[in-house]
Amino acid sequence: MQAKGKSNLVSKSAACKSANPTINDVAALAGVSKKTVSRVINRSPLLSDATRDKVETAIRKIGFVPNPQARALALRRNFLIVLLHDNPNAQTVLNFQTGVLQTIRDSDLALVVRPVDRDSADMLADVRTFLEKQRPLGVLLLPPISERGDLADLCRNAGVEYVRIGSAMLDDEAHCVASNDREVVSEACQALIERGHRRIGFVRGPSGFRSAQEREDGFRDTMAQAGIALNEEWIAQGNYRFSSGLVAGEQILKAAPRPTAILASNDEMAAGVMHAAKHLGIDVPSKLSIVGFDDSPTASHLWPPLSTVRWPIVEMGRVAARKLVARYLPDFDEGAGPLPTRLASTFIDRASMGSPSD
Amino acid sequence: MQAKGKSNLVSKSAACKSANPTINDVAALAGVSKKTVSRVINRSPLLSDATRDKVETAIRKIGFVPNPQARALALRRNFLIVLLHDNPNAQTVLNFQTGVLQTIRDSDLALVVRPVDRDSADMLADVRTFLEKQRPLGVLLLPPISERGDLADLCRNAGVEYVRIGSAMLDDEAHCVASNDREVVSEACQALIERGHRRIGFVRGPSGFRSAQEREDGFRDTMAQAGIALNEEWIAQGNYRFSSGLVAGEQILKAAPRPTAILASNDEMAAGVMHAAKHLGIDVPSKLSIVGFDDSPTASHLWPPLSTVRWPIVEMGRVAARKLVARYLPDFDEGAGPLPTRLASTFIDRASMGSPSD
DNA sequence: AATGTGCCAGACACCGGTGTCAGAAAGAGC
DNA sequence: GCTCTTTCTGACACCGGTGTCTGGCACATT
Repeated sequence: MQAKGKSNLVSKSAACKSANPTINDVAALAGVSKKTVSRVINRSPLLSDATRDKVETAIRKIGFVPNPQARALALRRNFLIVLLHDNPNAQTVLNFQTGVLQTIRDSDLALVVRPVDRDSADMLADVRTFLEKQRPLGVLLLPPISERGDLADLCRNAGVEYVRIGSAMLDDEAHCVASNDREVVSEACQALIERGHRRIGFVRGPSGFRSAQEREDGFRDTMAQAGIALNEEWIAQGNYRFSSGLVAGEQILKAAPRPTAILASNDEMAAGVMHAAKHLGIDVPSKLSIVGFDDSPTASHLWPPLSTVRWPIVEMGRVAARKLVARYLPDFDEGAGPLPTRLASTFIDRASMGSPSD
Repeated sequence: MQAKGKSNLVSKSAACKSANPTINDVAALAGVSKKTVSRVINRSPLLSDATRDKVETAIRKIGFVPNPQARALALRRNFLIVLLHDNPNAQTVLNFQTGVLQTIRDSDLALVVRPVDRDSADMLADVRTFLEKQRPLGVLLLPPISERGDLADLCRNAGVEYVRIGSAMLDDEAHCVASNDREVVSEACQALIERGHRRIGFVRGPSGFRSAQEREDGFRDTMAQAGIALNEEWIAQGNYRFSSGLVAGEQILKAAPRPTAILASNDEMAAGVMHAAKHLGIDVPSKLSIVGFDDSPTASHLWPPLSTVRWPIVEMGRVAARKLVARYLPDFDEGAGPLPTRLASTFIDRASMGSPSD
């Protein structure tokens, strides 16, 4: 069963422990062809157990690791996961990365982070070029750009798998991981109502954002269900930034009567509202309760610490990466459990919420 | 001057507009060999202008873009920049990425972000494996891991270029981009002294960190030069986290007499000190001035807004990337100016700093 | 005119894997 | 024992670039 006839069993074999071992070294050592080694690496089912063992032993012995560049060239596909994001808060991006990396830790995959500019006219062209050049396994889309259907279409057309992360179901189960913003805002709003608040204000996020819409819907629905009338004077729009929260807060708080509680669509704007209250000499939480959304680091650093909502973002990163990879490497998960699509956020009740004093 | 004899000028030429054009398509169109096209791509100096023009026209005409995977295989080098970081604050990482991406925007380079676990026993092995597999052009090391000499050695040995970012010169000019923590802390300290503060406390960063050392040195030097005695009761150690700042603040503020100002080595700890002051009913800034470091988003959201120090982190990302790339692509910069090694931070005087009241 | 020199461009192998297809080995049916 | 399958394995070309080396041509030298 020796190598017979003219085989391409390679010559290079000569004790090359030093440099990176190649598939040829393994083939020579195991006495098989490189194609057979390739089959072992790729878990081909058409292999006899004896051959597989022989090759696996050889692989372990010389510590062979397939060259990703060669694989990428031959397969026309890089073992890369791209994280596309546009300017959500930094901690969210980083935590999401953490989750993704936990999933791919022991695989051959690498994570590429790619910020994009939502406002740029040729954002789509940029992304297309990038995907065509890098040919990644798939992309992960973080909000807010995950909401853009054209990006998802682009991925599909480019033959790149994708998973969209968002405040609500943005796509079918296989292509998204969603939170339950509406429900959890509702929970926060109910908590305010239970403490006796009736005059409740709201700072909306920018229009056109699904997250903003979901959160506002959660607020409006809950108020309606509780039979509490809304006062549009207590509702203002922001753009998710601190400064817009400041402006919105000042505007809402000069209403008469003013609300006893304000829900903001994210923490930055909640911090802005808090500043507005300080400027106006309104004490938080005795005269005004404030609730944010995101559980950014800022939330716990504020005084009083901000009640807010925490997305299970690390977990979302883990799940999103698993969804992506599972499509290529069916046995990747090894019974790591089901792949949920909805991951519930949690309302964190800190000190910025109190009972109305009047 | 037609192709003569048996050339490898390819057959595939037939109107393949649709798929990605290859170097062979360009060669066929321009009537040259693929090697000549390769020379044009790589700006080889041994080309006649006529040939170059011909090929460049062909490249533009069919929109040819070299396949990065094939290049990586042939060159044994990926056109990748890796950002290695370990858990500094999220905004810093993100801003740094922004800078790097500004530099490489129009190049073939891609940015890979790789968080590492400083505390893991096999962190070095992990990084080595990663570098050997990905074969990046170079790595960028963000603090605090940029301070580790063994990581820099590893890069050198793996034949991967590196640039270390830090609070002070960590390496020779070509291999680092540094801030001037010592000087700018000194500036902040002097500002406190000028406002009349004499009882000044300090929250140190964790020992073993160069940044922590630099900042403390800046504080101690300035106090010494001003001839103000230090009270070790007003100096506490933290670990750069909010909770440690809280503990440090409580400890320092129960001293009698207590300081009228406290410098903290970063914003998170400064926020902790501020919370401690609130708990103890000490007003900021009238009874206590607080200065942080980092200009994290939190700093401006606190009440009162925190005086702090801003690293020119985006600029540092730009410069670091340029330093890395310049070593491979000498004409990359195209007269973009000198490559500084020291980038000065700026002291931002916000509302958390006042004059002592007693 | 014959030779020397320098500059350009092409043929060819190679980087390290994978797809295809043909063919060998092993078991089934007669 | 001899075909017919079925199962496994190997030769070879290929992915799309790059390094090396050789050779053609123009021009200068004798």
